[in-house]
Amino acid sequence: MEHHQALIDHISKRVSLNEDEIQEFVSCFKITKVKKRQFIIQPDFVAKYRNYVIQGAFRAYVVADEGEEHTIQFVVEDWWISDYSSFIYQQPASMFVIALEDSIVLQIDYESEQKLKASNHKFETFFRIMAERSFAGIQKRLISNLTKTAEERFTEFEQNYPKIANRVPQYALASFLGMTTQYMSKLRNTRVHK
Amino acid sequence: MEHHQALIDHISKRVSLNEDEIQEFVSCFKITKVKKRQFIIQPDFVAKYRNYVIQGAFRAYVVADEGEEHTIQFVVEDWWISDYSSFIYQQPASMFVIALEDSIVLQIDYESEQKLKASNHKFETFFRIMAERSFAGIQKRLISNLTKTAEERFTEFEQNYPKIANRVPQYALASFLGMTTQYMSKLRNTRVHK
DNA sequence: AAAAGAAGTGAAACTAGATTAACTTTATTT
DNA sequence: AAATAAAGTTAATCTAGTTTCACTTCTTTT
Repeated sequence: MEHHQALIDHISKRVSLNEDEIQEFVSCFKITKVKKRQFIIQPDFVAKYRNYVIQGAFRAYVVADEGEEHTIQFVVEDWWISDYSSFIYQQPASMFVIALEDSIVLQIDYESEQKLKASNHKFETFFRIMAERSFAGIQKRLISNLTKTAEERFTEFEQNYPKIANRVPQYALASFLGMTTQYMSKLRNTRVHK
Repeated sequence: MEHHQALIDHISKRVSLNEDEIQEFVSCFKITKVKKRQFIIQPDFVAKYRNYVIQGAFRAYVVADEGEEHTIQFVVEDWWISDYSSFIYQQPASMFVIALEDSIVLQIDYESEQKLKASNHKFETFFRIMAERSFAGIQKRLISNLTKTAEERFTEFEQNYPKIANRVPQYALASFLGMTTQYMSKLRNTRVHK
């Protein structure tokens, strides 16, 4: 049960639950160890789980027509990862989600989550808050992509998420920020020397 | 009450409510007429309302450093509009939302929505479903921006949303798709003549 | 209905960022 | 500890899309 404490703290920050409710909630999750380079979501398979990261790091990405990878999301400890379109509609995924490090996640499957939400108003509230904030976050990123240059996006990411910038491979970060690795390398090095 | 029917149909498609619940829900909304070019959200003011469009069309946009407008969303009949980051966190908005036509909306204020969600599990479910689907939709757009050329985005928008493409000003559409009006004009005309 | 302003077009010049390719460094496998 | 593969760098060349600007058409105001 030790691994569940982080998840308990996580949900307790967003809704207030009593001891029984906490037990009901965490009992729906199963712990899974994931090795570096292992996929937890793949295109054409339905995303069965929503995953809460206890330890480690993941990367969600899509592969475009000519084979280029585009990173959609990075996730580290204390956040969630899935292919949400696939998960909420229970339709085949379009993303890969791969472990960037040996990791530990807590997984809840679709049916269990549906039951949780139906059984208790507070669980429904928790998932509503998550979805709302995820929307706000991704919209901020869309606006950044529409309004900023590659250099601005890179500089701001480094300032806002220095830990993640140093933890993930550069090709993954470049594709997250919408540029090539070569260009990002150039940005990094022209900046450093001046 | 005639204007409320569209909203009743809208929510009834997503959760099943009895007559009393329907009344409770719609009674939280007030009808507002909005003239073309009128703003319903402005930067630095907190977005007080979530707006359901009965009639008309709106455009949400941000203004970047050098004054360029970037369209974040178009909304027509039977959908919702606000600055959601501002609305959910009740913090100052960063967007403008302007009426593209004379319009009619149903508005719910933040406190009423909070009370609705707290009072009835089904209302909470409705807003959770909305947030989840909005997330899936905006993520699809982010992926499209990362993976497609300007020409592909333009062509696909015209195919997927022909009504909207013909209803909104071209400068607004170009800025939604992340290109200049001049370039969109070129795309349109090179395509037509071949 | 004339005047003024806003939206849209077309074309030339320009540039941010991509592509290609050769090389170096760092990780992984045997 | 070699061998191999993967990740990152540097630089030259290229191009999708921007910028600037002059012109036209459509819309709003008087």
